[in-house]
Amino acid sequence: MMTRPQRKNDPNAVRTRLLDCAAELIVDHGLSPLTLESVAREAGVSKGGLLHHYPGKDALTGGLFDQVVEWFDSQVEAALEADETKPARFSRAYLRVIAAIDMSVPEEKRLAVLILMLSSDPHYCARWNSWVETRLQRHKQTDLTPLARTLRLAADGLWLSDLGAGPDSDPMTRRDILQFLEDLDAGGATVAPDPHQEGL
Amino acid sequence: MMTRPQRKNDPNAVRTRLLDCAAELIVDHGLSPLTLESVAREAGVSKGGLLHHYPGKDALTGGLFDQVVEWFDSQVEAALEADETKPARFSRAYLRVIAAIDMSVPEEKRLAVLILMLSSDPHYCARWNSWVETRLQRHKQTDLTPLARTLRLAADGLWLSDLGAGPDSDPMTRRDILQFLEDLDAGGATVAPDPHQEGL
DNA sequence: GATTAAAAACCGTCCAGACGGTATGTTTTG
DNA sequence: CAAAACATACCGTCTGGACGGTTTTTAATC
Repeated sequence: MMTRPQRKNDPNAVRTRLLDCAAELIVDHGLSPLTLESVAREAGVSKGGLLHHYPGKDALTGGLFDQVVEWFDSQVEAALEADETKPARFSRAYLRVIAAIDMSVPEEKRLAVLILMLSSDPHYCARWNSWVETRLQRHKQTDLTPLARTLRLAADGLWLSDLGAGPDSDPMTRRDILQFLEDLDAGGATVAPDPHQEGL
Repeated sequence: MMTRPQRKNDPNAVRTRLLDCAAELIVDHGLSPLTLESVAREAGVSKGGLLHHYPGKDALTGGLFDQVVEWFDSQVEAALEADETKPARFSRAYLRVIAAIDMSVPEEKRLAVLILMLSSDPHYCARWNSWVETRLQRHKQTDLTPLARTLRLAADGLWLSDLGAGPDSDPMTRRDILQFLEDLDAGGATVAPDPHQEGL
């Protein structure tokens, strides 16, 4: 595809750099302290330059949100392809992606950004829910069981734990938890869907 | 105990009212939009009055944090007493308290405040981790198993889900999940502690 | 119990800094 | 040269909190 590096300074590169710097600043100092100036400075452009690409703070954070979700989606999709097991297929992929996060890899810090945005803005929260519900609908044959839900909930717990280096974010401990969850999965628990199925 | 309602206007009552109003404003509009003026107005005092009781915004939010943690602690302690089962005792109490949250009860909206504070300020995050680790140490005989950790992680997931009305926050669905987790518990899973035990 | 000193509770105003955003250039690219 | 890609200067607003004053409560003294 090659997004053609236009000779001198590719504006497309500037945009991704802006997003990257914003993400970095957010994981380092939180979401609210994020200022347009700081992002611009970090990315090596002026505030006016930033505003040129993202006409407002919402546009910037929104762009960041889109990018992170897209990345997460691709990760899940990859994990999904690598697993043929039937029950809780999607939820297991979801879990595996989150469990594989290594916060020391800058690439993967993005997930920290996502959780920060989710917990501080109901708007993004709704968009995230929409994403999840779409996948849930797509895999309704396999992922509407209490087991599947538990896998995802535990994944969210791990996710949250990562953010604050909680008592369960230790690599070894995490490995055990993950093992436990996978065993749980294989353990032939009931594959029946939720007893209660109101319309979605 | 009677915290002596000193005649006319109990300053102690004012303090709790300030905290209550702050909590309400936070769950309604988020954490960052919280302003001293809005809290003061809502509580029926002037900004100067607020500053008198809490000398700064940090003092206010810190006081709120303390209150919420204390409340949560008492809830867990109560759930702990009502359950004699051995394995994963603490973690199950933790789960039950969180699962019992009814966001329509103002009293219990506090937990939303907690998660908001945790995800937006690493300082509070550390204090929270400290609380958890203390209890974990206190119940190290029963709550250092992958099962126990899973229960708490799932609880955190539910907690987070509540915040944004996620696909698992539906009462019926939640009931099923909880049931599943409790069965998991009773299901005589291995009671052995984590394979890996590095020093804490 | 009346008087009074002092401490606590509370009010309303003002200010300095921060931030988002605009408006207007200036340079680079095609 | 026209349009995109930047930079610089500037404005309006908001907010934390400092500050000086006022009222109420408490404590001490007589």
